[in-house]
Amino acid sequence: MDCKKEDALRRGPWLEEEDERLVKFVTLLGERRWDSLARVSGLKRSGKSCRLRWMNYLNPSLKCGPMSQEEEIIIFQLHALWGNKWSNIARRLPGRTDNQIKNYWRTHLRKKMEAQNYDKIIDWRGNKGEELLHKHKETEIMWTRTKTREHGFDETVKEYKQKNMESDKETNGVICETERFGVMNSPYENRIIDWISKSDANIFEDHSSSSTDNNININVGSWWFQEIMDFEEVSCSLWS
DNA sequence: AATGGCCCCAACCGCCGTTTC
DNA sequence: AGAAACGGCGGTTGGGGCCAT
Repeated sequence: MDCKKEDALRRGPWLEEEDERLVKFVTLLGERRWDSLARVSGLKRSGKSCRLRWMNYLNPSLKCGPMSQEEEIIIFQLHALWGNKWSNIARRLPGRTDNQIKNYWRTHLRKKMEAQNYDKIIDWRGNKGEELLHKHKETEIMWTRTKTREHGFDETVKEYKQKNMESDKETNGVICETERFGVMNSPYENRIIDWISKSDANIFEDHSSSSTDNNININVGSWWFQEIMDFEEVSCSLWS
């Protein structure tokens, strides 16, 4: 009698040797085609299960240890804006997974939120909010610096534009809702939204016409950035 | 020491959008 | 163009560990 393939698949907690094998094959084949990877590796696991194990546990870029107070506040703030968009929130917390954040919210923050005065925690007029804004700014600068070095200016601009417009336009829509409940909008979001509305579809376009290697003109809607040596300065201009 | 209740989190499930053939 | 495969996401579950009694 033929058995269904699924019957042969293992479920439940992963063994150490399974982890080792998975790490080996992900290193070899990359983080994609999980079904093929599962087959080729000989692991009696579904591709989905392999992906999940890697993404949520084995990936070396994951951050271990408890959530910091700063991370906690970011989760509070972003959850207020986006709701249960765990993957979106996770993107703003390097090294943390959507699953981690989801679990953390359910076990820690939800109770806290119910117990405490929520508005006080996410009020960006407080010092903590300003501190976090600076942290976020630093993260953005590091990102643009690395990307520019690795992929060049054009690719970085394209990616930056997409990255921020997608998540923050979405944020823009939710803010109207949250404001009704007295939730403060962060200076960061205000600035991004303002920036997007001014720039619309023209962000970073037209820089080639009169640019040189070290001197490029960048059109952001009605604004022009001149003599910009490094892309990070464009990013900086958002915050200053 | 035994046990029951609670908490935490890894893993699973089902759905849906995207990509590939 | 359409079907199948794949990947991502949010919700849920179950088992292990901790703690109070």
